[in-house]
Amino acid sequence: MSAPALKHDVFQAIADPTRRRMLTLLADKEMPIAAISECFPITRTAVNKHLHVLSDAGLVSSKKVGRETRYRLQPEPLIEIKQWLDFFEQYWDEKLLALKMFVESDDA
Amino acid sequence: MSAPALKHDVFQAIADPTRRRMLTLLADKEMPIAAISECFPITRTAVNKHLHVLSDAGLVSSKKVGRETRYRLQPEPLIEIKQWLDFFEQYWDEKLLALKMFVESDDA
DNA sequence: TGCAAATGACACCTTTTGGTGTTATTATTA
DNA sequence: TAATAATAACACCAAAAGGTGTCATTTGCA
Repeated sequence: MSAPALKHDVFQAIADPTRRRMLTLLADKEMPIAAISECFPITRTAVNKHLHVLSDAGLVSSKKVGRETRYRLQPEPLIEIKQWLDFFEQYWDEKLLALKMFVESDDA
Repeated sequence: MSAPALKHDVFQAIADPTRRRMLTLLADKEMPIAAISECFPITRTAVNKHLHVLSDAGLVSSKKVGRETRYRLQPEPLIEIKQWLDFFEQYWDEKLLALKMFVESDDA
């Protein structure tokens, strides 16, 4: 009842690196499938499937505009992951976190 | 070079609900496979496979003690997920986050 | 009206995943 | 030392995941 019982799990939706790239791509702009497909070395059909997985998880919304379907990020379901992560935060060392962030900031 | 090139991705490792439960189980205690298996309705072989996936992702460490192998949480790789999530945090509404946390706090 | 663009809907294929059972291997302990 | 407990290592299987290509449908426009 309280949970919408989505077909695809959020954790599973972000497991695929292609889908993660799609989310960053759609973070600040609305895009139709054709434009999204140009950013990936796979067919439009495959892109469409990934978008459906993301949509089932509630991570993107689609809107029909004329003959194209525009997708955009719907970040709210990511809260579930954040909450799950919060539980584990007490177990890692804060100093290690600071170190790791420092290390990764200079090879980006 | 900088990345250890782990066989299994952290995002993919936490995609499976059984593996997520294993992580919470191993969060505050070290456990051998037999004890872990008792918490799940699957065979020891299957449990072992899940533990290997987690181990490949760096999320658990194993230590041989006599004839048993004890596993324990290694939370550091979760930092990668936290960092990925941090990027999206700017896109969700803070009020919505507060609401969602309030709602979920009373049906737990 | 009629053609082209954009996407939806299938059918199909291969690899991975999550599971099983069986058979070693190693370590305790009676 | 022999029996047993704990797990590692296979071989195997069904279903799902990620991909392909083809065809149908809908919309924009010359």
